[in-house]
Amino acid sequence: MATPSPEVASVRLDPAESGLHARLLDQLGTAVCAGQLPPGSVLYIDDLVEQYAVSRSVVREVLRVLSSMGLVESRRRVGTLIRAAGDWNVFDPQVIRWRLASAGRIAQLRSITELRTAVEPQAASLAAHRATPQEASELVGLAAKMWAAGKAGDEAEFLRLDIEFHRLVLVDSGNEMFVKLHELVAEVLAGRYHYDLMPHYPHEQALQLHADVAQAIQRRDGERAKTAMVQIMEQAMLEMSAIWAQTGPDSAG
Amino acid sequence: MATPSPEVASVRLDPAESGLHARLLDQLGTAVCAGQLPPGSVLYIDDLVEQYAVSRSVVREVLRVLSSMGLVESRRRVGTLIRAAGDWNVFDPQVIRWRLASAGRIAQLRSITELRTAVEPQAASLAAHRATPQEASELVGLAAKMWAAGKAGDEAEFLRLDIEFHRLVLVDSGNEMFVKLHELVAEVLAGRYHYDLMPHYPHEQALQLHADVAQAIQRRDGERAKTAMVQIMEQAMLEMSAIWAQTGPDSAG
DNA sequence: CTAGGCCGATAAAGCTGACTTAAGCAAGAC
DNA sequence: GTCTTGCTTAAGTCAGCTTTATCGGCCTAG
Repeated sequence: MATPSPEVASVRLDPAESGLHARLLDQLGTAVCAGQLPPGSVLYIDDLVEQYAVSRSVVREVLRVLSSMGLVESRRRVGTLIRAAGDWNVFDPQVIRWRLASAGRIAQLRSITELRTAVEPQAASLAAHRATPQEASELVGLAAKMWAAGKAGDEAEFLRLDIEFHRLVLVDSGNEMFVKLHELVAEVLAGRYHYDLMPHYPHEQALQLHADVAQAIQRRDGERAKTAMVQIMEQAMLEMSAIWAQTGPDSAG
Repeated sequence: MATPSPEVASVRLDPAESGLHARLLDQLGTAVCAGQLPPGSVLYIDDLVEQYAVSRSVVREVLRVLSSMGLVESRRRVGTLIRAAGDWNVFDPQVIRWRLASAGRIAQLRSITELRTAVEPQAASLAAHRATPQEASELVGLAAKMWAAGKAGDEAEFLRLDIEFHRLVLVDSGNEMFVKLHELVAEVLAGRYHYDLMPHYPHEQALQLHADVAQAIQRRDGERAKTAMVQIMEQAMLEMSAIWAQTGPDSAG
């Protein structure tokens, strides 16, 4: 496309997003998710004011947001406590991004991949019942483009199409929560590319399976759509497991 | 009920949670999710300061939190805009609670129920592989108690055990995100009871299926655990659909 | 008559310092 | 030994202020 697309216009959550609030939020969020601030340790507003050279307002607003994400908990006369990982809102896109950037990357990837394994086949099945002919056609077209990009070895284009394909399936499922899940999946797909935690070359079989899903949805065959999607997920899971076994069994716990 | 149950001690997110911040957050969040503040409409900090008789700090911190939930968006020189429902973090427990309390209740219930339908069978399958003998035994015990409560017609007790059973399956799946999902499911189960959107009496077959799931997990039979859980989900979906058709096809869109 | 840049009004963003509240802790009373 | 009292402390709340980005109208140049 000729459009430069300066901003995706969806959610601007970049670190240096031109604002003290966003910057501090990102720094503290990253520190907590990375374990640099272990659970139980305490933060003090006045310290943060000094450390980061920002005003009380900024610090307080950031702590409020972190609190709503379950990362910290403010108590009078005590300070602001870092909470255990089990208390975090692991479905918050911000939290996912921070975790993908931390050492807990592998655990985050596995969790979301397992979630995908559960959700996407169901979504494919629902989409087969609910998608309009136009939507189904678009899916078939996308699968065809994926095939072409895969054959041509265009990794970047394949990744883009792959994300879009799975997004459309979730959208066509007609479930708002599945749609929202696409956001998280996109983080993972982008993350696995960025962090080299995934084989970039698409397998021959994966290309065929995407085409199968699209075709099954178009023909309103929920069972076949689901089965094909299950196979896509199983294959993705196998590939990622293989990579994890090599690169880092460190933070697998 | 005779039990006063002053605090569940898990997460204190009650409306009048002794704090201006929590109270205003709840009021605004409820108003947005209920559609009283339609997307595109604008809030002004100074107006809110007057209306709710609180200080700027409180208003700004609340708006920051709502912003992190995707409910609003602050723009200089414009004000604070209410965002469309599609932008909301529908996985945030707060947002779910607000939506369950609004007219969009049915849509929320259906979304989460579909999500459960996808996730819980997968969780049962994973639990069959990962649960320790102790965990499996506890599940079998719970299923037995559910049977007893169901036969005795003790609705409140059955609901409590039902929530605990599904929570344990998700915990035993070993996936942190599945565990977190239990929180949302508990909201729904409590909500369906509270809002009378669900038949309270447990079916004979449901009792048997819960026992089947527990037994399959104990015997490490992932496939059978998954199949039984699928049936539980299908039955729950059918029952809820029936109720929705009667009570309110209003906000089904 | 249109395109593009200039400028002022406006509302959020951010800063400051003081006061209030309540949770924790320790000393003292029973 | 237990209970109460009161002090300490850090978050909570407030009010007023300065700064900054942006929108929308206006004006000029093509």
